[in-house]
Amino acid sequence: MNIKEVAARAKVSTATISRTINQSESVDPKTAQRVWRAIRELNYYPSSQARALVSGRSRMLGLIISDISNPFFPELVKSFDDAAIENGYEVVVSNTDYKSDRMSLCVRRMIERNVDGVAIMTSEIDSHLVEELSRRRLPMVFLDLGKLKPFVSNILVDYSKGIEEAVRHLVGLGHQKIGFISGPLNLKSAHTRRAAFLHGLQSCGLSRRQYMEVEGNHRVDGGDVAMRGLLAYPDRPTAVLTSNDLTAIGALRAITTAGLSAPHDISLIGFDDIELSQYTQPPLTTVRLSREELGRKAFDALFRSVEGLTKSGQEIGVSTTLVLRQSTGPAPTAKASRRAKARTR
Amino acid sequence: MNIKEVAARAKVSTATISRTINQSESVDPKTAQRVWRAIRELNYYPSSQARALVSGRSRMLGLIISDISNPFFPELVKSFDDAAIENGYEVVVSNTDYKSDRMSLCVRRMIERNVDGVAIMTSEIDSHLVEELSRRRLPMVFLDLGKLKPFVSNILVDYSKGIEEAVRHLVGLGHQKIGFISGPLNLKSAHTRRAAFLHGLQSCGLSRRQYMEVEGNHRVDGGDVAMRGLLAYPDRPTAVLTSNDLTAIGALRAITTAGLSAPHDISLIGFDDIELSQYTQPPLTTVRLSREELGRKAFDALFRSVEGLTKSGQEIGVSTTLVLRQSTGPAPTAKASRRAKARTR
DNA sequence: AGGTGCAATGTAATCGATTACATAAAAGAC
DNA sequence: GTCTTTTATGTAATCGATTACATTGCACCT
Repeated sequence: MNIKEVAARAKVSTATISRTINQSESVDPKTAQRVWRAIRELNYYPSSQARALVSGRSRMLGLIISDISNPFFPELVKSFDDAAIENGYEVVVSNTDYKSDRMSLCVRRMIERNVDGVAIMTSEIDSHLVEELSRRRLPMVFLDLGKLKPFVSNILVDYSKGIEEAVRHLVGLGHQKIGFISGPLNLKSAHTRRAAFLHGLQSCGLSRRQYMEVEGNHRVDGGDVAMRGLLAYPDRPTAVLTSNDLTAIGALRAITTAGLSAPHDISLIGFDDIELSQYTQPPLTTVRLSREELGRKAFDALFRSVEGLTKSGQEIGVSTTLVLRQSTGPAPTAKASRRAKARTR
Repeated sequence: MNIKEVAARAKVSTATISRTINQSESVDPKTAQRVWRAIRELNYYPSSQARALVSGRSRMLGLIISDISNPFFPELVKSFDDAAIENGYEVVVSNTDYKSDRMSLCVRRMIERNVDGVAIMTSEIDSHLVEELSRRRLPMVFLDLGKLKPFVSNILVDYSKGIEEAVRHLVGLGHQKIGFISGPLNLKSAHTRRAAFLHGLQSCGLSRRQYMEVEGNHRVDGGDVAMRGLLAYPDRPTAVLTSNDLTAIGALRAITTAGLSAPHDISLIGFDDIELSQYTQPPLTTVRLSREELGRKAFDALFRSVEGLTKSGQEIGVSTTLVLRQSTGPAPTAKASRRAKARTR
């Protein structure tokens, strides 16, 4: 079922078939009709491999993520993929599993498969590998990486905006002692979020003395453990921000398990706004980072590079916003707070 | 950076390069060493398109799912993908978005990309399209589809086992009136689950009179609405099973909102055991259908067909098991039940 | 009628690998 | 030393498309 068979059936040369399919130039309408009929009758689909080989463009894009079963990523993948399909591209997704050594496998596969561009949405980046891609002039998009180069774009997330809104919200509710559960601090993205939090505190006039911090792991269990840690402080915070929603969900569990309740005894704010956050008990106030937007913008940037619309790398901004739900409330009065503390002993 | 450049650098012909890479036949160890050095020095990766073209095998497998942002799928994708990578295959994932017309796009893309086999893990199947794939002798794997053919395997989920365990568990706790929140009944998979539930009731000696059923949509909002519906019954159930976990999470919310609590006033059992179910409040008792197993078995079946190890289609079983957590408990006594009902008014 | 121009189609090279077949060189047989 | 066998390597066809260039044929002009 190749182009020759179609050519034979339509009684024309393969060149005419190709021209008809690609709507190019001058093909007699009558011939075109014959060709289309032959195509339909034979259920012919042109082989994209052969096309890729001769054109030098595979119309495939790589998308490298950490782990598809981390709820942060599916939506990102989906919107990237949707945008790609709309524009006639295919997407090859690859997981690093958070390990930088698996990253080299991913890159290798991308090169072998001849993708036209790669979106690297993880932090496990090996500059060595990036150079390899760069040398091949493969357009790339990164998430939160500093340097722009020709063919290398960057999506810059404005963590500060949303986090500052969150801190202001808490301060407005009377909270003075605010805790933070970070992500694993060997991760760059976790660092960036933490920095944005500290910055937010400062710009709200809260000194660093008044906050306490525990390291989580961006997963539910880590949030649980970390929150227990915070609750054990003699002078525990009345509000807690977390580095992502899964952590907040774990924290919520620790709060409930300790016989306390959010937002009555302690206010809680997550980060990301994964779908699930609407369905926790209580629904989680969180800082939204739109993965839909992330995916689409990543594709757009790549698309522009791949199609040669921009040769130089671009910087694309993505914002964050506070989403108010029911896990935050007024700071407990000193008396109420003492009572609650007694209860947990 | 093609095979010719490598050949030039290693001062041999392209044939020798190819032979060296493919470990085939007799290549002088010294020559091989020279070749490998050239490959390393040039950072050469063979183009899989060219390879595919000449070999007729792309070493890519298609995986068609409904929607990657439905938490049922990511784990399935992950394990399928992991298994594929391990065996040197690439995976192309495609979403139907629950629409059968998008299915034809998926199939078209699979054919164009020349995949060596397709796993179709959705219910939106168009027999017309399947035939198209069948005609091309493309190995396929389906989920819960009846008919085996040459090159067509089928994964058969034993819903009954887990669901029967669930019903027995409830009956053992003294529940007599058991409700069911189904999935959207135009979906085949929703039907199958419902049928398994009815069957479970029967085999526990409960008549169909003693249960009530509401239709959900396999999403959280549907579970919420459906549970409100069940709670409004004058003679409401003391335990409820749901067609998937998202539905159960919605139901849980409705229960809490109504001022009731699980498992004290009402016991709740989900289906699927998505990761989240461990983290609800209370953690959800649910029937586990292992997506990890599903993904791996789908790959294995496909792999065997693709590699020509089996010509005929196979039937692969996947089981389900009850996972006990804290959303189920003893049926409330009549008095307690009356009191709770009063509270909700 | 003969020449010019353009539209429609065909011929064949090309992309980057694999592989059947050919050939050269080395080893072994006698 | 010649002939056969074996081993290592090279030559060129091939996969299925695209496309530069060549060719055909018809319309139009003078």
